Amino acid sequence: MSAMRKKKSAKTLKGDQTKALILETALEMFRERGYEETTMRAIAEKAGVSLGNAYYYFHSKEYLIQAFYHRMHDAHLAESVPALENVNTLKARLSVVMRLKIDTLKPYHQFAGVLFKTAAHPQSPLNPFAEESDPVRQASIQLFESVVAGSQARIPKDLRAELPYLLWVYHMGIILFWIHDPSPRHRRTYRLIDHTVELLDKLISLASNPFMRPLRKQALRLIDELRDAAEEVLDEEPGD
Amino acid sequence: MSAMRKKKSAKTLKGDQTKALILETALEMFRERGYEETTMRAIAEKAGVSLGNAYYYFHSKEYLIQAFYHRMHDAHLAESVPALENVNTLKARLSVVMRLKIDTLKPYHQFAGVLFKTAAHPQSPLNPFAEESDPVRQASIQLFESVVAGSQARIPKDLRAELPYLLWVYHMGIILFWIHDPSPRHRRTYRLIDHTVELLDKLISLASNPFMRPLRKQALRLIDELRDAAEEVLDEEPGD
DNA sequence: GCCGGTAGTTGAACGTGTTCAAATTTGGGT
DNA sequence: ACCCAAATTTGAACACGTTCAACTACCGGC
Repeated sequence: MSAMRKKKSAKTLKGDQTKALILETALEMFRERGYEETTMRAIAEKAGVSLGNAYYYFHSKEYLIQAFYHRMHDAHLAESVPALENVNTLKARLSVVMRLKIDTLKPYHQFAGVLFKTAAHPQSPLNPFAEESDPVRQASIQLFESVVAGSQARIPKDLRAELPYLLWVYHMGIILFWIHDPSPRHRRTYRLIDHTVELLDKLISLASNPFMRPLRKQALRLIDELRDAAEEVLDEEPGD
Repeated sequence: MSAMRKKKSAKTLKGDQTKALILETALEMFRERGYEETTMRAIAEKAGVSLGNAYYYFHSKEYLIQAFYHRMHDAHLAESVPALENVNTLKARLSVVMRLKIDTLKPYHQFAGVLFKTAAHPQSPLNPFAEESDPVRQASIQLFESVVAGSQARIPKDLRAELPYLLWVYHMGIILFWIHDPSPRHRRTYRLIDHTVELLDKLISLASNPFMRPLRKQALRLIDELRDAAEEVLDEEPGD
């Protein structure tokens, strides 16, 4: 037990290398051939490792998607930060971020289908509400926080607090649409972004009106409830 | 060719019987053991047919879910019609129908997880927007049409036309929540129905206000666009 | 009452994701 | 230099969904 501490720094190196190699190979094959069509055996072979070795680093094929999530968020963030620099209205900022999201995901359109297939499954580790994707989700919500923070929009505190989360949910909806969007160059998705961003902007203004306070409060209470419920799924066994 | 016509009436009998037997067995096992845990081999064995025979009637395991959809809708409809008889407000009618939906699905809670897993997959025949589930979806929307029609609510024509579809989408959302709801007796889902129905009722009133006309028009245009896009997915190959 | 063809049925075989016990490599402690 | 335990790697084996060529049962036409 005393021998375990120092190892970590060096020991993980070899493993990390293999892990990265497998992931790289997998994503490349997913991009080119799609998810279902890419077998674990093919990934292992192309990466020059054994089948069992791939499973040593990725508990299942689905876990490769988990890594994909992470990769995509990093890329999206890296593009968004500079792009937001001189943009000040909430509407424009949201538009920029949403468009960049689709730009980032574009090469993986075919592959992305399974993303939601598995994401919607309660027992899946890929469920966006599930524990294991939590860091990515938090980081993603953080980005929308900065979208709001960098704007001069005047928004009541209660709504302001929930807004980043709500925008994240909205962005998941757009991705869902994009996945199903067969139009050339995903023109339709970009158009949808334009229209929904405009509508959202108006809705936020409307909801910020003092006249709307009771309805807004009710809606926010509901959203809180939904959020709590989503988080609880992680902890307990079903109580049927 | 001339000999084919008369056969149908009698010929299909044997087949229908086997098909029903397999489906019955499958649903029973899904209810008791869950979907993933029930193998096609086990279904075939319990039904007393060969493995290949099961595939003769259901192209794939997923097609059994398709049959499940149909079954559930029929049951839900049969319960809803009498229950709606003396209920007149939109709010109450919607509440009744939504609660009955969950009541109907209850025995299949565990199994229902895969429902959305596969339903969200663009290429899946179970996609609720896909061709093959179309009759069930139409029938389901029809039920919400009658929910609205039987109420005395005054709703502008444009919204009125979309409302059944919107309520169907809403009901899909509630089911998604229910699937993830681990609370005892699904108390949480019923509470969510109460709250959302109330909120929806208010929103419909608000949206019906003449003052809201421009925003309502914009929102409805957006919804139309979404609907068109969803239907187009069926026809064309992706245009990447 | 036999024939032909269609509907129904069979089980073996394939490819896949996943598991696992065993073999090998690695790197620090002596 | 050697040892040992942990980390890594291997390939065979398993269970499952799915396919398919062959077989059987049925039924109308002669």
